[in-house]
Amino acid sequence: MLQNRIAYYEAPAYIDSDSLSSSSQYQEYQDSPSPSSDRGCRKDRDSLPLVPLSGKRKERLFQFLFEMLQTPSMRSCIWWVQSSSGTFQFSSQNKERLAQLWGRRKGNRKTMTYQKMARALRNYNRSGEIQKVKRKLTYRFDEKTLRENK
DNA sequence: TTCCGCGGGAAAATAG
DNA sequence: ACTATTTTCCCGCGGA
Repeated sequence: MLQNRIAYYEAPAYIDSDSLSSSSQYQEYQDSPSPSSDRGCRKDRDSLPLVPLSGKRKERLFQFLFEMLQTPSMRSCIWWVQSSSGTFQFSSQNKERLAQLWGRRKGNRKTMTYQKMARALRNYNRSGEIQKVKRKLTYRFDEKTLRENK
């Protein structure tokens, strides 16, 4: 069994849209944009009660990542490799910045690091929201998760 | 050999 | 009190 283990990053990149993050001036992120009302983007997902969830939970990691992927100023940290398939990648250089942002959003006691965030990402292997793909720092949203959030 | 990204067990922390 | 979801810590593996 387990023969279809993910082959490690070796295959050539097939960067779909962006990957050309030349030395563009990258903003340092400006705290929470708009608390209420608008989120900056109008990609609000319709809340469908697919699961018996009473009330609203706190934002989940995969949702935060999805949001960051829609944020232009975050392009130096995370970007779509192939948005149509939900494949995205973290910047080796700025992944810690993104992680710290996540940590602050959650209000964690300690600083979030990529290593810890990646551990949480690995937990998604079990629940299925996000899967790891063979490429370095690259993951992919489950199609279901992708549809429900875009 | 070191560095980096990765996998996952285990237990603590939190929100609801 | 209980569950879901991380968060934190730690150790090992393997490729460049």
